Amino acid sequence: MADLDNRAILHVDMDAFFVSVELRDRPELLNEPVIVGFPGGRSVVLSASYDCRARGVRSAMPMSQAMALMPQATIIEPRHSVYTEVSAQIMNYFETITPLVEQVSIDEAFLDVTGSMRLHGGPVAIAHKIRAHVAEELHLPASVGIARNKFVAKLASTHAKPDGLIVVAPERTTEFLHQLPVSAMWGVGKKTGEQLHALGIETIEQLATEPQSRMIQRFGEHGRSLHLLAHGIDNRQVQTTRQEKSISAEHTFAGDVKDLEVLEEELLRLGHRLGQRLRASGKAASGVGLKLKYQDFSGVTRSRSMTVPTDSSATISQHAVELLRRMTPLSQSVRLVGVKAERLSDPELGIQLSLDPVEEKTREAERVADEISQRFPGFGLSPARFLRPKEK
DNA sequence: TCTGGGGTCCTCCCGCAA
DNA sequence: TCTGTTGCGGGAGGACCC
Repeated sequence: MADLDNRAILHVDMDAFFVSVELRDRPELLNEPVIVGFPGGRSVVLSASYDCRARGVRSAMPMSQAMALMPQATIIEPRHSVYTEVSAQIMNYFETITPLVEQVSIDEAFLDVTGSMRLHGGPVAIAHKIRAHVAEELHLPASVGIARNKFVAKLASTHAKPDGLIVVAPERTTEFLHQLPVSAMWGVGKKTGEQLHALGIETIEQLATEPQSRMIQRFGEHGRSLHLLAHGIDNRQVQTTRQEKSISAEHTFAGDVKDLEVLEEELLRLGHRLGQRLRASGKAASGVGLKLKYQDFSGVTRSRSMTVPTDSSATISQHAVELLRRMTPLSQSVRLVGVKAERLSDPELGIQLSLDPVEEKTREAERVADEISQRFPGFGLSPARFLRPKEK
């Protein structure tokens, strides 16, 4: 194949990842319509088999709607720990091909194979090899896009689905891009799509022929980058490491809640989960954020900084509860609460945690509880308040 | 139809300090 | 001392992604 302008980027995307893992483990459901997600309540579709998609079922669609569209579908509850494990196996395999692997999400990654070709063959040979390995060893389908940059490779893999491979050679980039709608671009979601539509721009070709100044005037820096992408220009490198900037946990109630006690209890639970994750990853947070989504779907966020970074569940929960109390009385019932730990740092690299003896004791107790949870899964310790019946 | 959960990045606004 | 400007950081919200 043609030299990809000195760079060869692969975008590997697993097809209907959660569904594919479930079908692999439950072959009796092969050729049956399958949806992964929690049935009923206020949950949404996490992943749907291609026959469901053909009938209009989409990710993030309310489960009730999906079940109305596809009543005969088998609903499978997600097993995130299994998906995470399979994902790690896939990513580890990618690293045997090239050290330049950027994991974008649980089921997709960019690989810069520019320097791997002498060992593994050209990009197309490498893509075949990857697809064959994933199919034979893990029994999962994957689609691959090959191009000279990340943007075009990503669009190519989307186009290759399901279970396909598309190469976009540099001289074919314009032709490939121009056939696509602007909504196919990364960075063009509902809002930007509507604004582009209002300007009469429906395709990437139309966007490319607009004066860049008009895009900058309308969308700022975002407009500049969209215009460059429409011309197939994307100089972003494959990033092998990424620093986590925040972690969050949220919960949507089965029914809307106005009882402050119930809300605070949920904040304790979420803070507990966040603290566990922080301690497990050896991180501490310098900021805590609270998020509320009201009955009418409007949302508010509040946040505060802490002078001393913390990884304590109790401290995080306490800040979240205080932020909530500052917002009372609440204007309406609450649908969702979330807690975020932000501005993460690495205390082992010299960030000083609190020296307050009370907080130090609490942290020590939390560490012991973490150890017990690890050694005896299912018998982990948690604050006594969690033992009370949960909200309905 | 009735909308999850977990992230990132960007923009705007405001208060503060120089 | 007062006013205006500028830069910065924090807080809030929005858009986007899977």
